[in-house]
Amino acid sequence: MADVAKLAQVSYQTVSRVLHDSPNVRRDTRERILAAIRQLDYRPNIMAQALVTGHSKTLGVVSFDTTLFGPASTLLGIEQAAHGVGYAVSIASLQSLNRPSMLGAVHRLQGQGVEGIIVIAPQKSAVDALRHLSHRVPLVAVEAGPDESVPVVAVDQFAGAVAATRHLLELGHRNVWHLAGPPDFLEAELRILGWKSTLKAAGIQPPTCVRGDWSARSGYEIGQRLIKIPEITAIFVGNDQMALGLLRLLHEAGRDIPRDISIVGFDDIPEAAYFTPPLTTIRQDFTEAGRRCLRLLVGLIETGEPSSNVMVAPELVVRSSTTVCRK
Amino acid sequence: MADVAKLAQVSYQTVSRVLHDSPNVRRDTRERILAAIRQLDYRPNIMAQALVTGHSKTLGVVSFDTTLFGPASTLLGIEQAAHGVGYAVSIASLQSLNRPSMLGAVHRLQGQGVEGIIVIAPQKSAVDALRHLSHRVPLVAVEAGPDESVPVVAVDQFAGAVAATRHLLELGHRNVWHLAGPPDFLEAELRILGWKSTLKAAGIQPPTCVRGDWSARSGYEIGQRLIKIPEITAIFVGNDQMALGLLRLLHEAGRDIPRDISIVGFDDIPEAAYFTPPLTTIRQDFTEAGRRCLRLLVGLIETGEPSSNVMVAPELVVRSSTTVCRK
DNA sequence: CTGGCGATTGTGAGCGTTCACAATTGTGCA
DNA sequence: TGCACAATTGTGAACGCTCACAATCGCCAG
Repeated sequence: MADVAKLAQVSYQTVSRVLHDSPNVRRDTRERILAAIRQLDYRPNIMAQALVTGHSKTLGVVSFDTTLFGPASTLLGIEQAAHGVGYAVSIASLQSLNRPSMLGAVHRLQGQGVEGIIVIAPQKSAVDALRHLSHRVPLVAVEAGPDESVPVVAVDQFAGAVAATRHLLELGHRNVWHLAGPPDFLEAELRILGWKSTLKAAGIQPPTCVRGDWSARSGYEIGQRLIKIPEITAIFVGNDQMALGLLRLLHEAGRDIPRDISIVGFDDIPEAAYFTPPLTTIRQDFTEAGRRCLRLLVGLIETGEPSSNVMVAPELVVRSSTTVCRK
Repeated sequence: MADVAKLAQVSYQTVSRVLHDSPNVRRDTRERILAAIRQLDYRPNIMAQALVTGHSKTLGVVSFDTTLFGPASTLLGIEQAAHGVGYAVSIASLQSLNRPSMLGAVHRLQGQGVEGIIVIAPQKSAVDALRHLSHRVPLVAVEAGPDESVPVVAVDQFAGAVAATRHLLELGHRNVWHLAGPPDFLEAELRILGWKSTLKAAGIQPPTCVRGDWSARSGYEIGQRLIKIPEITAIFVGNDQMALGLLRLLHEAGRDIPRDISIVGFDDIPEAAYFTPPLTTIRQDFTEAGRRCLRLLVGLIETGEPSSNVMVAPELVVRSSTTVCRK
């Protein structure tokens, strides 16, 4: 900066003023400085700025498995929105879901001087871990269920499950089963709740709910049990991957989808439209959730405004894996 | 730091020594300082450290679409390896593949003070853009093809294509087509090369190669053209998503896979084992590529050692979408 | 022509570290 | 007992910037 000042024949302070385009700089001085900056290809040292202002303009994101479509999309939304408001995004991935791992990741980010943290880890155990950490920096969580200890942005899982179940009911199905995700996932629980309450509201006693682990494999394996239950005419599956596995099992077992059994998935991953048959599912706008999350966090950082939880609405996408009940 | 020093009755320099566990500090002094640090819950200010040392201990990753399985896995590998060697990872995503977008992303990261950059963008246009930027910081690219201007870590696409094609040849197929990815992708070109050369080596004239855009949709659409060509007995598809779309089309068209046509995919995404039928494919270890990439970059940063390109070996995974040719 | 005022520019200090020394303490041995 | 030398600790400066204030400039009215 001193070099620029010398070249432009001004003091370093004036250079700083130009950099922050403060108003009180004369036209020609500003241009002289700008020229000097260009000539020397000068870039301000962000570390020095951060040191003196105390703002690193960096956010941290901790997530469990960004290999999955949902978290990856959320991360994308966060990054783009952060870029838009001038924040950098630093990532930390969780090796496992226990408390030490979570604390480690959060501390690591804090050690990097982030000004706020977003947690993408919809597991109960992860949310629990969040409660036990020092609140040095603002923190918001994605899909962490309604939780009083941490502000949360989430897709409305309950509403999504209601939409899925209602869709099947409207097609005349009365025997609507639910293949849910693992118990540790808050989303899984909320979807079960939505499914159950919709059935009850229709005067139907919900059958036992079966559980997979979100993987296509588990959908396949649990399908083997489900096909032995002849009265089932529709299954609301907790995510598209499990639906894929289930679809394959049903196909192998000679069942025709949707004639014999209707299937609804959840997520609307890009491949869902190309399953056999194309999957009726609930679209979650993960990217939008990421964006909202970022907005919430930046609000928290810059104005310290009290956080209100945010809900993103899911959407039913009807394709060919559901049809009217023939029984 | 001054507070810690005061509490421990030493100078700030000694505190600094303890922080960097330099040898010449007396046992009890060190412990006194450590105690003070704990008592005050003191954490060193990383920005100040970075300012004075000139090392931010931060790496940048620019990528095009981390929503896809490959890039997401690579990112994961990078992050984990970076964590292992004490670097933070800051991300920047590309809005589009043109030069301004790439330069913007790289400059943004440089502005954040990263010490090195990894680019995950296997498109020709992206690699071209890389050539036109100031080499302020070391940069390495993933899957950027053999390129002399930038060090590259890549899965051996050529070898993968050879393995896929050879597998089909060994099953007796003579009419092995290739549904390739879009021309801008270096990987697509390398796979075409591997496919062609393997066929030629077997004395077979390669048929025209058709192209999709990696999406399941394009696999489906191009499949509509391919089923009109009766002599085809095997198709090597450029990625698993396109294979999914193709599988669906073939199923709809009443073709039996693999009896009528054998299909080999590429990538081995987690769902591939649950396609109908389970997909024979080429596994790419994206995570390992990410790890290697990071190692290369850190080598470049810390020792400035000349970079040698790195190849990761792919692996053929045989499932049920391929079988012996019956024609 | 001069005081006064707003517009512009410059100065000193400090952000929290590390570096290169200088100063102090302790130890072994003659 | 005292001295050399190693081990330990302290001091001043610097990293590159922003803040709060002080100084200067130009211009107008009195």
